[in-house]
Amino acid sequence: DNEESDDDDSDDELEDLLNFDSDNKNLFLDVFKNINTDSSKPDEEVLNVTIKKNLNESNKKKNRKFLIISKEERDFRKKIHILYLVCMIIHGKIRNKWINDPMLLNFLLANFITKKVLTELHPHKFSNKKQLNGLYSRKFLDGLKRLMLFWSNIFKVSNYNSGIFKKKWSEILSNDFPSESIDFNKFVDYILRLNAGRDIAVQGFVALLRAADVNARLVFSLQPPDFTSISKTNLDLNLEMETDSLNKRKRLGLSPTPLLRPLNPYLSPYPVFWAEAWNPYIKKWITIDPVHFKIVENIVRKSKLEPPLNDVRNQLTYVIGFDKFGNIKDITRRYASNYLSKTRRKRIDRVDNWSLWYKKMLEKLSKKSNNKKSKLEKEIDFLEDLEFKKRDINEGMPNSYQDFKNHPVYALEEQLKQNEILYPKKACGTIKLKGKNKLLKVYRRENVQKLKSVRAWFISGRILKVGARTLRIRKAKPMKLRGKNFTRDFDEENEDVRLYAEFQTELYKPPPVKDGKVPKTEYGKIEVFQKSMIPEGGALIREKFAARAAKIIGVDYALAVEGFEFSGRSVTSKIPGIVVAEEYKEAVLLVCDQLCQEQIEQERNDIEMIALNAWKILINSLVVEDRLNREHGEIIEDKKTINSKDIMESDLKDN
DNA sequence: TTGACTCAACATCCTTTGCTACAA
DNA sequence: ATTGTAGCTTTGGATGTTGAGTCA
Repeated sequence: DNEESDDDDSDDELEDLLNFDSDNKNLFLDVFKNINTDSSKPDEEVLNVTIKKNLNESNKKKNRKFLIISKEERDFRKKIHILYLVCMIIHGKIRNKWINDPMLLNFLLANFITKKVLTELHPHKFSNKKQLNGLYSRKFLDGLKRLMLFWSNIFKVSNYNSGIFKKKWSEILSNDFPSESIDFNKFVDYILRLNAGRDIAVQGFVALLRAADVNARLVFSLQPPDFTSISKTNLDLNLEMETDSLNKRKRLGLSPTPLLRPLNPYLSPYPVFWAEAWNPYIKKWITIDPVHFKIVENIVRKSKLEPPLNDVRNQLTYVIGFDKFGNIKDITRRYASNYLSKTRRKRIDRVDNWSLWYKKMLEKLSKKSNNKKSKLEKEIDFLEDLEFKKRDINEGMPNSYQDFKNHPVYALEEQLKQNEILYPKKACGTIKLKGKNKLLKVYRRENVQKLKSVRAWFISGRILKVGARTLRIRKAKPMKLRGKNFTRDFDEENEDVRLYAEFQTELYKPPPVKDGKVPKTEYGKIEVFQKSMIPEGGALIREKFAARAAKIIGVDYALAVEGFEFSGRSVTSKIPGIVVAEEYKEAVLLVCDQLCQEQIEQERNDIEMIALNAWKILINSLVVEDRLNREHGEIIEDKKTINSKDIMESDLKDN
């Protein structure tokens, strides 16, 4: 209210204040200065500032129409996501093992595999003279189709409510979705009775293929809850969303039409389990879905089994193949038509450290390590990896602006970061984006160069080549206050920072150690940021007492700076060791060891001394007490106070 | 229906070589 | 008087990323 009655000048001031962050100290000081110097301004003005600011903040919060979960909740979701992956891969592994059961396979072979199917699936074994692989392949596919139709006719997918589907975060911890626990006997029973849920129907089919001696895979598209979703779940909101997605699914069900419409509204019309068979004649995996779409498919561009991106209950993010040898492989690439631009972003291995984890986890769960695989397994692996690489190339450019961001292959100039440039700047194509009339030039990500300052390159162990020209100049940051001292000089350090690309640099070769002398910097230390920065003829010793040991021996050494610590107000160097001349290395290590022993000895002595002192005090006090008692007579003490003499006596008796 | 754009919150990068007091 | 070390304090500003909502 007061604000409106203020004059123009103060209005401007308020405006300024509101445009800046309240943390801006200078501005804060200015306000105080004005208050102190200009007494004509009433005190309320100060209040005004505060109130206005608060109002502004609450307005901002009101503007937010959705709620975001906390950091802890995010971590929790990530953990659940990871846990789900591991559990479900183990689930697949167990089912795959059951499928391999010899009794089950023998039964299927004896009862369901006809001679005709066998001749079709293994044509080279049954034809008299050698024929073209293309012809064999066609027969093989015919055999697959025959077997697939046979299975879909004979197997009744009745219990259609069971099955795996993607859950939302609000549903993860709820008990609304009970699942039947199935052991091996039950599993076999379901298959032999030819009547089960859709997932087991597929698993039975994989068993049938293996019974016919086809190298078949059980394929499982994992449906973990989406860890990239960070919105708060609210029950009312959920109900709304549920009816929404139901309607959506009804519409989705119309095209392309699956032959079986799910009875369970949570189940997507797209499958979670299907099969793959290795076609040895064209050396490719053939996809078979005997339950949902009833197709045999040789995927060229896009699989029919790939659900649309907006299917709430089935997202194709991790597709895992389990082969008859027990190998587990991520084969998402074959089924995700937009792996690089879309699918990748929803996977846990988009984060560097989890990428390694994911790889290792699959390796660990696989039955065989890579070097124990047979020649055939290795060949299949190699050919499949080749296929995946081809699919990467054939995926082509993303077709939306946001998909170009951090795309591993393509880049747009306007999305480059501040320290990135294109070199060589050669477009590899153009694209017209929605809502933009002109064509945008597209570049390869490999032509994007990261720029660093001379100092930053030195820390990566590289120095500028002769004649390198600055590619960009970055404004120096304004001076900062660190502790009580300014770390920078006013005049020198306000210069701009010159930036260079990697191709303008070469490996830094430090000056060698000569006559036992270690070259040092102006601080009397040596910088060893990279392994390559250990000077020739020198050795890095990372031991606790290295510096003291070198001093005792009397050889020249330098403290090795390996990085910096930014904790506290000051910057400190990390010095885990020293550099000495190579010939002294053994001697220094020996002395280090000795010093270590001495320290252990010293610690033991210290403990002993403390114990002895304690005894001394105790005995002294007993002596004094005893003398006092003798000379002045005993004092009858309160029962509560402990008489040390009693303790001593009882101790003696006990022992 | 799709995707560009905006917003706010969060995440990550960049920084790049001590000081003081006091006990032994 | 000299020397060694425990304890201090746990940056912070700029840039980049992201999902959710709006709107054409």
